[in-house]
Amino acid sequence: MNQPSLCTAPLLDISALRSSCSSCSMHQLCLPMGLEEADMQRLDRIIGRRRVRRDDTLYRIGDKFSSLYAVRVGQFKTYQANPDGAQQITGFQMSGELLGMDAISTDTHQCDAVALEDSEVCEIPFSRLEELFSDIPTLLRHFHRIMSKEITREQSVILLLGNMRAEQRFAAFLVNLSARYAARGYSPTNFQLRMTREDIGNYLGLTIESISRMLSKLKKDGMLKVSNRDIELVDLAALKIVATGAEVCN
Amino acid sequence: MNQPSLCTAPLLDISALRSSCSSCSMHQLCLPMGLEEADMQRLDRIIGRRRVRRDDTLYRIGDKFSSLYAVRVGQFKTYQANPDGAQQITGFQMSGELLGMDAISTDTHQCDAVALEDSEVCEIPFSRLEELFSDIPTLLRHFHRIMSKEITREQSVILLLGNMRAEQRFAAFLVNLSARYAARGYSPTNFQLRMTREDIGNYLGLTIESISRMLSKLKKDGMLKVSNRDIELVDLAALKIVATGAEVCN
DNA sequence: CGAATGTTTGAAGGTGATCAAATGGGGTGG
DNA sequence: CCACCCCATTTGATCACCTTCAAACATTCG
Repeated sequence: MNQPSLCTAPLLDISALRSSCSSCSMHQLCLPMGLEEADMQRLDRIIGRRRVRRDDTLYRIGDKFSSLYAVRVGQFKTYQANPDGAQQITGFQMSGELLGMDAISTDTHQCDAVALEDSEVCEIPFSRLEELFSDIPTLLRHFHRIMSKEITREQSVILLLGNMRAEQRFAAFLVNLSARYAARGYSPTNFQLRMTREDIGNYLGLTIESISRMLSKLKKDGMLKVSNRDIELVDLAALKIVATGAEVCN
Repeated sequence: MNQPSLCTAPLLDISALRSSCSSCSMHQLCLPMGLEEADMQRLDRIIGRRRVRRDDTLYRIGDKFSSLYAVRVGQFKTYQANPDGAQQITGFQMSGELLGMDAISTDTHQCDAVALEDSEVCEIPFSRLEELFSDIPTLLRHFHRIMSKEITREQSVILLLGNMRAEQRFAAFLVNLSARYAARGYSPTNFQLRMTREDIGNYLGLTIESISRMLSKLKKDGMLKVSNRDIELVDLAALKIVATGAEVCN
């Protein structure tokens, strides 16, 4: 599946699978950020593209690590399972974001990655990426930035889970999504949730019922409109205030 | 302070500050892991040693990033502060563990690092470390493992905060400490907590009162003995079961 | 149309937080 | 060495937030 086949694909555009880093709209956010054209092409040559259908697994806990993945189109969730079977979503990944960095230390994937919708990823064989590092210092430096950013991101999740109340967690979640959509050129106020309420609840350390109640409350307070998975953040500024933990007198 | 001065130090052994990676008992756990003697000496040459007194700050949020730090002696805590002032401890670092990796992405420290006791760190100027990467592939590979491990560690904190009950969180915390002391050649069952109950509570997303109650409960259940900060894990196996979330009928 | 899945809403209950007070240790100065 | 104070910790009582349980409702898909 790494090489695009010649037969027509029913749902996805074949030309997208052929396209390179240079032509990818995400290259400013993604691994090739800041590379010169020639270096970008070298990187391009080691990368394979791959489709992942909704609900399909990109990799599982325990799988041998061989590649990192960059989301090209679509969204993913990654989750850990603890010994007693309960699972915890540790992140939602959007286009331009890298998956699999937690596998480097043990050579084994430490979480499951599942597509939230029909998606495409760029598969980056890690050993070949390592070969490039010695030749392209910019690439190495940016790779370190990306891993560091992942550490920072997880720290904010820890902050969220460790000392925010339910409403604050949910507002922070929405504000975060908003910013990430905006960074990709989409509306910061109108978007679709790609994950179920259950996924959101799991991620935020809350139950599905609590998520539903938070949605209803924020709707009642006039901060957002919601219809199924379509969200409109009517008052993003107010949401940001809630997300910072300001007390509201009701 | 990077160079040991010639005057006698009142509390700490000067010879310790002179010592190199090769003579450091932590070099199997730390950055130089797996390096040949010659490479270890090259790494050694860029590293400065530094003392940090209890409650002193190694770096603060917003500080310009220039060095990573390896804990040589002692322990640290790192915490984030959210906009409204509440803080959240994201980790406790022991000897051989690396601090500051979250600063690489923005060139600015993203958390505060404070010594829990009189400590020593190895200061590793990052730009000079980067120069070594191109010459010592083993070093680069190990650095990636360390960053990846930090990502994995934070994921388990997310799991802990996201779906464990108070008792389970606290048991998991003790079991984790136990394993890390054991890895350093100390007793896995008898050790001293270097942090306050308040720090533990903050880290685990619980109040100080809850931590105190958990201690009392586990003591009553015969799993541990506690006297101030001295802990004896009387029944480590049972603690591990609690940490995995098994339901106990009381 | 019916079944399955996902979502909303309500009522009751539990876990851990909050508030309050007592206890204990460690450090300082006499 | 002791008295004192300060701070950390423990313990108890009450409360609030969120969970759990339950049922109705909506949506999707065969």
